[in-house]
Parts: sequence; structure tokens; C-alpha cells
Amino acid sequence: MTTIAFDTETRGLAWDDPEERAFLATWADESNEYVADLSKADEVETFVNALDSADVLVAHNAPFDVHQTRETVGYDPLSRAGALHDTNIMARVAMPAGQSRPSYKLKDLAQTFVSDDAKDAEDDIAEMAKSAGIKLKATGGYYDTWRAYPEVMEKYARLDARYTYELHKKFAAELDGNGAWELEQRVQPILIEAEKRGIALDQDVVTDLKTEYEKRRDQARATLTEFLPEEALGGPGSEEALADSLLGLGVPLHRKTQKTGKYQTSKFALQEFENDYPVVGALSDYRTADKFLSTYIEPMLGRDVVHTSFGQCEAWTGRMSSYRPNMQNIPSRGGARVRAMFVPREGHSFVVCDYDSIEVRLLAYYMGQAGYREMIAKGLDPHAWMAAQIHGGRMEDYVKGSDGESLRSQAKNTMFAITYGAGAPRVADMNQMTREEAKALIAKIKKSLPGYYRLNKRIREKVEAEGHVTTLFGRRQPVSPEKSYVGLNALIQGSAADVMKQGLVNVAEAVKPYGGVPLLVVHDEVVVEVPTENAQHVAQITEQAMTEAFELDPHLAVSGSIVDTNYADAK
DNA sequence: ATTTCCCGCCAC
DNA sequence: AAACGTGGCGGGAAAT
Repeated sequence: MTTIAFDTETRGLAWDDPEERAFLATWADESNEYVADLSKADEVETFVNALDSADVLVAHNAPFDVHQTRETVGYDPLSRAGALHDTNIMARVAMPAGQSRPSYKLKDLAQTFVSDDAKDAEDDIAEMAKSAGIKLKATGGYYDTWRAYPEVMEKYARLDARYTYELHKKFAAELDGNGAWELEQRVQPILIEAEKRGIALDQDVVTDLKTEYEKRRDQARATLTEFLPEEALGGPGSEEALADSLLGLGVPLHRKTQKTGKYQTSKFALQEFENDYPVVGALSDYRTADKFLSTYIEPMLGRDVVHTSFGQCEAWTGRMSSYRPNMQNIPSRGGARVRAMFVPREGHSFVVCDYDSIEVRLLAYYMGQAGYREMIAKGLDPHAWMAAQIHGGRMEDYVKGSDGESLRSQAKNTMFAITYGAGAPRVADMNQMTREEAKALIAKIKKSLPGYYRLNKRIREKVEAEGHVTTLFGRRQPVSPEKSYVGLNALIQGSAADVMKQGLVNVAEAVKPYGGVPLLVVHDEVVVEVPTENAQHVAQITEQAMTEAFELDPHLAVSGSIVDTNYADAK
């Protein structure tokens, strides 16, 4: 059983950019460390042979090193039969944390578990770079530092492989037979494949969006400058200038920020003034257009494919995250068409499936309230049901499209807020009602869901006694007892994350024979790219694979759609 | 001059 | 009595 830990030293973090590729590889076995200059063919060969001979390959943040290795030397560590173990994931599974998250960086873990001077390397390297006049954090900074001080850099690079090896040894023993670790191991290659394949962009759409949103921004800006001076719209001093200008226009700002006590100018703080002050609407339009441009549109310009990275265990609840770029917060609400820039490749379609109200279903499961569970199992609308409980009448009077739809939304939003731990003041704020009305609303929800409050009490007591909740898949999820009110959300969100990970594993396996590849995971949604001729069938088996992730009562439900056009057209 | 903090806002 | 959860990111301000 050969275990090899490896690491790459790279010019940057964008592994898909030829400018930011790896220049050095290091690896360690039980007794030795090795280093390869990746510009030398014989050293590359030694490196590749070492990787290829391992039964267990280990890396810290393995996806990054896998991508760098593949792109730099043309050898894909995932192509081997052996296992890939990521000490970052292992540490997070072995030592899950609550909201106060410790560092899971290699050096910090090594400092704690391997060597007291593990962190010194960072300071030394920074010092070396400085004395050589190199900007370490800039692209190529590490490469330049290596060129200037090859022996020192290589020594530290070897140590990283050693630390990774030793951490693996520690965690592998602890995690033997751990179900959560087994699931994470199955998830990782799927995410790596999704990152590697990436999502195709239609540049015609990107440039059209750019034009459209520049126009929107400029129009809003023109309107705004009738009310506000230029210096309130960006640049140094603009934050204070904006608040001052709004006050000068008579807008009675009163909400202050928590940390620094400045006047809030957020959408929420301004919404109460939008009917009386036209500046508020114009400001909102301007900020939306500006944000869409800088965050979602301009970063996509000139790319054929976008390769996100997934934080497999990034959220403390077990949820995944997505970064560089974040593909989990691309605008979709309110008719935004930004998702239209993401398109299936030629001859392919997207199959987009998401769990229906998974958090409500989990809540129903944990409440154990028979009537509520059956109502959901029958496919009825829990939010319309709740609205009817609150306001009387039949639930049909509150479904989407009816006169009572806004009361349904109120019930839904309040229900979510309460699950997240909101109290009467926050519920009053969000619903534009008095605190007394909010109390009455919460009381009515409480009355119609006795199981909810029993559950909440039970969870809080468990958190206060044991410091954790236990998710649907038996995963221990720490929650700080001082904030036991988040326990319910941790349970529901954490269990939904478990389901999604199992669902993803099921999906990847099921769609593979039909050429389907998961490209994205967005908490309760999976996007699969598939040859168009197989799309109908793959949609059906994807739904089934997700539904079968767990036998819940009420059962899980999945709805899917097939699009040949773009991501915006899904659903 | 560089890094970190803060605010605001997109998603689920 | 009180406390709405999980993320990432862009731009400006504050800290170093």
C-alpha cells in the first residue's frame, strides 16, 4: 500500500490560465521528500511515475493540484485506479466546526499536528521575496522567488508534501469507517470533473448583456445626477457623500450600521422612502446595473468556458460553495437574463433538476406532525396551507396566481425567517408591520405547527447539552450553545446538504452511460450537460437518482427541465 | 502601499 | 427577552 502526498508550486491560482501554471512539484512517501522542476522532462517523468505508482494519492486542496498537474505536465491524477484523499476535506470531516471556523489551511493544521515551526516558512518566504524586490502575491511571485532562492523554496516545498503526508496519516486512522468521509470521497471526483469541463459561454450574449446593462446604468445615472452630485456615485468619499446627499434631499435616514454607526443606505433601509423620494428608485436601478456589470457580466467577457471551483465542505453546515467565479449566485430572480450567457455545448442540452422545497420537507419530517407531512406528501402547497391557517379560508385562495398570493409569500417568508431564528422585531421589519402584529403572526404559525415548536425546543436542548446536532445522514454538526437558536437551521440545512451530496453521487453515476456530466451544484439544484439525443432519458434518470438519495417521509420530490438554449430558460 | 475590514447584494 | 441562516465578491474605508 503506497501512499504519496504531493503538492504543486504555481505561478497563480487560475489553473486554466497558461500564465499561472505549476513550475515545481513535490511529493513525499513514508520516509523521503522529492522535488521536480517541471520545466525538465526527466524530472517530470519521475514525478508522474511516482504519482502513478501510488495506491493512495494525497493532496491538500486536491482539486487544485489535480488541475495544475493535468494542465502542466499532461498527466491526470484522476485517471489512475487508486484513491485520491484530500487532507483539507479530511480535516473538516474529522474536526467539524461551528460558526467560529478554525483555519484548515495546510500550514495551520501542520503547526498544530505536525511541527511547531510549520508556519515559519511563510514568514521566511515573504522575507526572501521582499529582499529580492518581488511581489509575492502577484502572479508569478512564487516563481520569481524560486528563481532567486531555489534551494530555500525547494526546501519549504518539500516540507509541504511532508506535512500533507503526516496529516493524512493522522486523519486516515481517525476517519476509517466514517460515513461522511466516504461520501465526501465519492463527491470530490465529480466536482473535479465539473470544474475541469467548465461551462460554455456564448460571447454574443455576454456582449449583448454588457451593452444592455451599460445602457441601464447610464440611464439610471443620468436620472440620479438630477438629485445627487457625481461624488456620491462612486470613488473616494462617495459613501459619506451619498448619505449626506440623501439627508440633504430630506430623506429621513435613520437606520445605522452595526459596526461603525454610519447611516445605512441599503435597499432595505431605503425601501420605506421609495414612494416619497424618486431618488431612491433611481439609486436602486443604478446600483443593480452597476453590480450586475462588475460582478456577473464583465468577468465573463472574452472567455469560451468558465471554470468555477467548488468548496466541497466550505460552509460549516456541510453545504458546498462555489468561487472564482461564484456560480451559485448568478442572478435569476425578477426576470434577470444574466444566466442566458451560459449555454450547452454544440449538440448538447442542459438537464436542470432541483429538489422541491427540500427544507420544508425536512422540517415536516423532523416535526413528525402527521397532518402537515401528509399534506406535503399529497403535493399540496405548504405555504398556501399556512396562509389559510393564519388568515382563514381555503388554501386555494392563497396559491400562486390567486388574490391571496401575497399572503402566501408573507407566510412563506415568515416561515423561513423563523426557521433561521428570527424573532418578532425582524418579522415586523420584513413584513412592514408592527411588533404586535408580528407577534400575532408568529403565534398563529405556532398554533398551526405545534410540532415545529416541539422540534425547536428539542434541538435547542440538544445543542445546549451536547454542542451539536446530528444530521439526516448521522453527521455531527457542531453548534455553539450560546447561539442554540441556529440549531434548527443547522439541522435542516445540514441535512439538505447531505441529501444533495448523495444525490449528486447518484446522478453522476446514473448519467455517465449516456454521456451526461454534472457541471454545477447550486445547493438544491444540479445542472447536467448531456448530448441532446439523450436529454429526455437523462432528465428522467436524474430526477430518479436525486429522489432516491434518501427515503424521507414525506418523500423527496424533484422537478427537472431540459433546455437546448441556455441556463436562463431552465424551469 | 498593501492588507483587512466593512457595507451592500446576488444566490439558495 | 432576544437573534433571521449559509455562502462569495466588488468597491470603498480603515488599519498596518
